[in-house]
Amino acid sequence: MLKKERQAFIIKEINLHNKVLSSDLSMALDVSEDTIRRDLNELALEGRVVKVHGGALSKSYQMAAVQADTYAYEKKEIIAMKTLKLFKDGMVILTSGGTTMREIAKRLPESLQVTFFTISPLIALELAEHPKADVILLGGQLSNASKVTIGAEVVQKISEIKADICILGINGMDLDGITDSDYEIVQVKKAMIKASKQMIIPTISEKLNTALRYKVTPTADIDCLITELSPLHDTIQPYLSQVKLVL
Amino acid sequence: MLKKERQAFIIKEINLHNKVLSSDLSMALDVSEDTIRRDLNELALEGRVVKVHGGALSKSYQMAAVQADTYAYEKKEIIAMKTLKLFKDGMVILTSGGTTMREIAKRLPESLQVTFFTISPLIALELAEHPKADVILLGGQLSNASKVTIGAEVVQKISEIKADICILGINGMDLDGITDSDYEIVQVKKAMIKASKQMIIPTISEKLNTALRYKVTPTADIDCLITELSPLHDTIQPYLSQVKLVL
DNA sequence: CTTAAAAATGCAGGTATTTGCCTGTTTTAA
DNA sequence: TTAAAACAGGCAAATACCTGCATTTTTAAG
Repeated sequence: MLKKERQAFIIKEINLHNKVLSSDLSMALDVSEDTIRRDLNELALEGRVVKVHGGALSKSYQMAAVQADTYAYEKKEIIAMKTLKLFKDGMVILTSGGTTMREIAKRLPESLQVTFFTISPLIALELAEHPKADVILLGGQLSNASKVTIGAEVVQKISEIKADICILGINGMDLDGITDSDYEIVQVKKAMIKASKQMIIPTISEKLNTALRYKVTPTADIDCLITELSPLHDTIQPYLSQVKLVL
Repeated sequence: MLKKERQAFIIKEINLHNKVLSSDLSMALDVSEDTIRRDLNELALEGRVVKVHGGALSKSYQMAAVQADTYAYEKKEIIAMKTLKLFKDGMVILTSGGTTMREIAKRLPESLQVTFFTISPLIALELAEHPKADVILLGGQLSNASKVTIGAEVVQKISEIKADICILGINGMDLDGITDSDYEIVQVKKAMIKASKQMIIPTISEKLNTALRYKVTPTADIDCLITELSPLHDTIQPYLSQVKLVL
C-alpha cells in the first residue's frame, strides 16, 4: 500500500467519523503506529486534520469547538424574532432569565407598550433601555448560579400577578415535560406558569429531548413552543400533537 | 474517547444547559470524576467555562464584563477601600445604586460573610459574584433613568428590614443636608435611612457643597462620611462638626 | 538490468501524557 | 456541628510520543 493511498484512507475515515485513533488505523492498515503518527503529523502540517493525543480530529470538529462562544447566536436571533410577533400593546408579560430571553429583550420594538415582570436583573436592565416598556423587577434572594431571584418571597409576589403571557426559558424538555436542574428555580417557574394565561417556551432545538432532575410542567401545558426550526422539521413533529401552537 | 472529544462534549453540554455537574459528566462519558475535574480545570484555565464546586457554569451566564470606564475611577477606588473597613462579618447591609457602590461591591473581600439588601440590579449582580455574600434584591418598578427599583412596594419592603448599616449613594450634599433630583428615589432613600442603625455616605468630594431639588435628610444624621480626601482637607473641615465620623 | 540515492518504514529506548486510584483536606448542606 | 460530597496533589500503570538508526522499498539514472 502506498503512502498516498494510506493517507487518503485516513482522510476518508476522518470525514466519516470525525475522528480516528492511531491504534485503529495501525490495525486497519497493517502498519506500525509510528507510521500512522508520521502520516497524521504530515496531514496536520498540511492543515487537513487536527492532531491530538491518541489520534486526530476533523477540522470542522475543531472549528465547532472554537466558535463556542457565539454558540447558537443565530438560532437565538431567529427565535427572538418569532417570539416578538406574539407581543401586543398593553400586554402584561412575565419572564424568567436566560440568554434567549435576553436576545428577545434586546430586540423589543420601540413602539411596543407593554409591562414586564421579571425575576432576572439582567433582563430587567436590558428592558429598562426601552423607552415605553414598564419594567417591574420581582425582588428576592439572588441565586448565585443562575442570577435570578428565587425563594418564597418571589413565589408569593408572582402569585399576586395576573399576566397575559409568560416567557419561560428552559434547560431541558422532552415529550414528557419541561425539566430543570435547580429545585428553587423550579418552584419559581411553577408559580410563573400559574400566574399567566399563556405559557410560551422559546428554546433552541438542541434542548429538546433532554431531561434534567426536576420536573417543571408537562409538555401538554405549553401554549406555544418556539424554536429556530420550521414546525415541519422532523425534530418538532412529536411535539405538534402535544403543544397547542408551534412556531 | 479522545480528550478533545470529551471536552467538546462538555462545552456543548454547558452551552445547552448553562451548567454541568462533574458527577453527571462522569456517568455520561464513563470516565472517573477526577478526569472530568481535570477537564473542567483545563477549560476554566482557557477561559471557556467557569469552574464552580461540583461542576462548571457557562461563561456567558457570567456578567457581561463590559467595563464602562467609570467616572473618577481612582477616587472611587480610594473611597471603596475606606468603606470596606467598616464591614464586619454577620452584618446586614442595605445599599442603593451608583458607581461608587459598584466599586465597593467589586472589592468585597472573599472572606467576608454579610447579607446585602439592594435596590440596584447592577449592584446585585456584582455582589452575586461573591461566594459568601447573601444578596437580596428589593423588587419593584425599575426606574428608567437610574436603574434602581422604586415605588411604594420597595418602600414597604425596606420598612420591614432592620439593617446594621445603609450605604447611600448621593447626588448632592451641603452643610444643610443630602439632596436629590428624583422625588421617587428620595422616598426610597428615606425609607432606607429609617431602616438602618447607621447611615454611611461614600461620595467623591465634587458632590459636596452642591444642592438639588428635594431634601433627603439633614447632614447631622449622617453617621459616617467617606470621601477620597483626607479628613484634614479644607473641603472637609466644615463637615467635621456635623457628621459623627469622617474618613 | 543494475545500482546508488532518496524516501519510507519499523524498531528500540527514553520521555511525556493521560488516567484512575489513593491520601488527606476543604466545602457544602442538613 | 457533622456527615457527605468535592477537591487537590501525588503515585503508578498504560498508553502515546519522539529521536535516532538500521532496514527495506522506491525511484531514477546509467
